Amino acid sequence: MTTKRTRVRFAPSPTGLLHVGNARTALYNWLFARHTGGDFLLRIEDTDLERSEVRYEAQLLEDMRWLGLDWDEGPGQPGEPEVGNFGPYRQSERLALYAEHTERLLAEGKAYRCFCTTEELEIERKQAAAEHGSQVYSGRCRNLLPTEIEKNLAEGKHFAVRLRIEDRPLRFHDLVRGPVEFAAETVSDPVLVRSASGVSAGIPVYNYVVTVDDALMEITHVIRGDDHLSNTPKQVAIYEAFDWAVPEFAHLSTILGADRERLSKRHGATSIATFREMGYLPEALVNYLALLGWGAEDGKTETFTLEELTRAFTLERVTPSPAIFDFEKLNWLNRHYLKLAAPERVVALTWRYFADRLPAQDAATGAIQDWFARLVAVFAPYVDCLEQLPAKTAFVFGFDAEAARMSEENAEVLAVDSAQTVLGELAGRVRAHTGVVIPETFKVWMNEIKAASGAKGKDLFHPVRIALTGAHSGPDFDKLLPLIEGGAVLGLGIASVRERVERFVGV
RNA sequence: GGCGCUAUCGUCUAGGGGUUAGGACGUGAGAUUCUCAAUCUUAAAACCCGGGUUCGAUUCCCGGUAGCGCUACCA
Repeated sequence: MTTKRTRVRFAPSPTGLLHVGNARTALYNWLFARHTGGDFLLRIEDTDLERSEVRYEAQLLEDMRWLGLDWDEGPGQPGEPEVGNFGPYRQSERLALYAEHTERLLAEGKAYRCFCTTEELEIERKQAAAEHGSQVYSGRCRNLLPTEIEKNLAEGKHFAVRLRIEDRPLRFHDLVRGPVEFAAETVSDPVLVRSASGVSAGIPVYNYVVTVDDALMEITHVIRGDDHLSNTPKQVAIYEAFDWAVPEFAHLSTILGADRERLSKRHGATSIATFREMGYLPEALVNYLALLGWGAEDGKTETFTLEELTRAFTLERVTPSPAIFDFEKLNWLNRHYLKLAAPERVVALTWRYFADRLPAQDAATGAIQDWFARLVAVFAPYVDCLEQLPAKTAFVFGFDAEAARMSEENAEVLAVDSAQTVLGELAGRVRAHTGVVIPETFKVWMNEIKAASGAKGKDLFHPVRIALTGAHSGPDFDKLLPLIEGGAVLGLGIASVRERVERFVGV
């Protein structure tokens, strides 16, 4: 038995930035295609002429590439030709195709012209609501006589095209939810093509074009958000009207914010572009999104490369229930991948956050590059995403002795009896020392200071740490000293150990 | 209002007619460290409610409740 090659599509509207919810849909489509050895197509749904923008389409393609989701068919970069034999892949370029199909439906009596005005329909709707019934079209224009139609057309009346729904249940199969059935009367005759009033005159509606496109592009599995679940019976009716095979569906649950409301901008970062700007790694985002609504067969594995996901992913294991986006878990995965990432890559990604501290990476001296690489290596384990690095390392670049003294937390440490002795001993050694302070020297000092002051442990180290960094927590001195002393000679305005101690202890 | 979808720790999930209901994030404790982060160990933490089927339901069925979606000549 031969099975048909699977073909799936991701069909976003270029009306804004790629949102994590849509990115997950794209990912699941891609994984399914790659897992089954099928085709992954990208189709741009730009029939909303007022909101669609070219820059969003370009951004979209870029975000997809960044995530590592390549497509077999779809638009190329602006100015470049599209790839695939089922195009065009922008709906705005397919209008003639839809018109042909509408003619066919009309000719076969599967669709009909509806001359009802918006006002008339509004009245019907209100009445239905008052009677607690479902708000469906009455079917008033369903059976107009040919003479009436002629008359209306002759009078120049505007009309919409409606699909004639047969009176039988509309059924389809959903890989995530099982069989789904809708009664015909809950669907009513849907509009396929808008009437000639307004800007969208004669433009076919979404549910219609999406079905025509999916059928013509021979899509075998429609994987999309579950906000389309209630639209599906209408689409099934369209497939049936054309006598087309109804594809398999897989409706993915909604991604919610912590308040159980649909995830939106007010929950914080939600677009792929924003996460990238914040310094999240694509592999972390991909891994997290994969886990949001899908689980490995062993129920335990949490980290996956794209290749591993491709092997493991099946739609049968996708969860039907809505999922709350958990930034903490994303952070954990990002920290995980930050540790695995090649150091040079992390450095290159981090450089942009230090634009006001450092020269551009390609303009920086080798010494600065080396030093910055060490800085990143030391501090990367402290952050959720790269964007947090400047704040974490701020004390290296600008040491504020005044703030260090005034801080409440520090005051507590400095108020301990031995603290001033410790600082005095430290200052004496620093002043007497010439050249760079290396960790070995520092270690000797600390032992001497320990003996001289009687302070040990926190009482010994905390005051010193404050004098050097302004805080009583941070990386090991072994790592910190080379960073400070190494940074001080780079002409970046970084204070040396000596300058720090002088500033902190002096007057 | 109508229709549909969903319901296991705080969160993401595994599981499934009899289980000590498993894993991960987060949280608490401990180890390590001068400290913080990291790391390791460890603890607490869940089957929405009510009926039915059954010797036995968290699991299957029905109802309720709640959340979400659709209910447009938006996509």
